[in-house]
Amino acid sequence: MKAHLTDLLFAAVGQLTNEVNLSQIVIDRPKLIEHGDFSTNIALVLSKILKKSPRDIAQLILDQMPKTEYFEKIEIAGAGFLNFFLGAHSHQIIINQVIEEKELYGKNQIGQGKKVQIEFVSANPTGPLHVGHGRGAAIGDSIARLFEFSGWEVTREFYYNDAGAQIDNLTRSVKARALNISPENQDFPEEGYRGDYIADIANAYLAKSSLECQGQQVQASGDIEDEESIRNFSIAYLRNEQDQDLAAFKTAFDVYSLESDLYKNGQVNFVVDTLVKEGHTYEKEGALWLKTTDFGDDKDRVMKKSDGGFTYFVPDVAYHLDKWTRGFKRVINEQGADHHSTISRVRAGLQGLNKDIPLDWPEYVLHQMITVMKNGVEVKISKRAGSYVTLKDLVDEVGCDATRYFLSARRADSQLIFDIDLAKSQSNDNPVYYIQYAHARIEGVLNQWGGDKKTLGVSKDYAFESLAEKKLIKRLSEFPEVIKQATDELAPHQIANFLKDCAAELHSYYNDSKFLVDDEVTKLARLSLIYATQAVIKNGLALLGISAPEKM
RNA sequence: GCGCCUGUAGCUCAGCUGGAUAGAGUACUUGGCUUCGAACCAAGUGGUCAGGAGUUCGAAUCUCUUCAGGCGCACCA
Repeated sequence: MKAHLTDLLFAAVGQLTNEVNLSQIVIDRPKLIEHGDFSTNIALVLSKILKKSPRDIAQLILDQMPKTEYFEKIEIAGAGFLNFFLGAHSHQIIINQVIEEKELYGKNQIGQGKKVQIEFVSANPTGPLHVGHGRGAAIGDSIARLFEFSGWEVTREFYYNDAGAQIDNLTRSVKARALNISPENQDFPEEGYRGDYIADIANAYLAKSSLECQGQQVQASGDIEDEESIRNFSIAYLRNEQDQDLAAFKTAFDVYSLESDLYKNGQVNFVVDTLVKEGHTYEKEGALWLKTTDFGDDKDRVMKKSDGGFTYFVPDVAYHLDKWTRGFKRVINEQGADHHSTISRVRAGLQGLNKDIPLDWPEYVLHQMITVMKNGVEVKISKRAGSYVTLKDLVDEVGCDATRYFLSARRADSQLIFDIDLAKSQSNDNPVYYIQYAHARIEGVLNQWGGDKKTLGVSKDYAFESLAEKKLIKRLSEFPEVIKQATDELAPHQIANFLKDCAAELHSYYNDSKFLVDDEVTKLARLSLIYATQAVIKNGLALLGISAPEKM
């Protein structure tokens, strides 16, 4: 319908001037229903070129527009806006299309089956997942769902830093606990992890527990001096726990990549050798440096420390070369904003490999930090001190649906405040229930009606009259556009906003109007409208990983 | 000091590829259930879009600048 309108406008404008191209014709969705279903400011844009007043130009365009049955009214408003109002014919088409397509409504094939890899969460296996990881999970998974909905072949991936210094630290911490050294004791590792979960791991280790991690059985030896065993068991224990937390958060991954594998497979060495060969390195003060300043960084970075170890970003580069080699022309990394300094380094490293990797590859979505409020005070998150708001706690206390909603309904850029007491105590006032209620409420009416949903549809003779109906229909028709924009901008919060507005209009319509009326045509038309609304809400919720209950 | 992000109603936040009277939730005030689900609806109160300058027919939106907050600027990850 929008494309149709674009054609009409293009035809009309083409009669007036050749100095405009199609891309300059912008068709908006007005916020106010009084301004129609579509509007364009093309007359204002043309006024300078044509040296006429915008309203005169609008009239000229109107005169040149081919006839169409889609709009019942086209008017010139304000400074020279052209407003288009959909008529009964369009209303029928929209609703019947939604009903016909159901769970497919809103989908598109922009991705054309191309591969995209989305990496998110990627927490280190040194502790339970916290609320920040939850935000990454909610946003990353929703972006993945959006891409799937837009016809991409999506790979969800989780990267484990299981080889660095923090793992040694984890091992020492667990060993200390196993030796019954408490965090308060001065013999406890200074930089050690002090959370209670460390003691849990130590106890499980001493009990010679066995656990499954990613399909592999890991057995604790129980030997306090066997640091290799402590290390393997601790990692497996925490990964296992993280996997469970993510499963409870309805977040699943296709691929888990391990930093340790990059060392084992020689990929890290390959990257270092290549960078040396390509001439982007130099030695200074016993260390090997990468000239990241050649690629836009503000200072050069050490790759290989004087003690022989690599700095953390080297395996990161190797990992991303691996992604590239696996054929992902599009890669999106969702991570906390505290890691944003890695962007320039990873990209610089990739450029240095001379593999024709685009400058802006990979793409990044960075979410800002979350401030957690509990009992009216801010909860400081410190892994080492063991002060925590875990994802598991949130899911247990607030629920998966509400937690996912809260964490993905805001722009990634915003430093959101998560008030646990509010989320818990006011769970009935929660926006997510408001949306789900609209879905369940519709189901209630349809059950009351008791007819066969397959027979629903708006007949050609029926014209919707009320403002509430027109608003709702306009909203439903916007869904595919919202999907495109949210996908394009990597911004799933737009879906949440859409759903809230859609639910509000449904509730408003519900109170405004009766559905189960005597007149059969009217009844079917109205039921069709809410049935279509239900489908859209369900599709939108699915994109956020939130359930659409039929009863609440 | 440098870089990135943010500043919109009492609070939490949308709106940011320039468009029409700046919106929602919450809080507060008032009204609506013998009637399809009141976890709902309707109406009202509430704004120097952090401050200033610029660009233009038009700026919350773009540019510059000041202020405030967050996060980064390691031979840590």
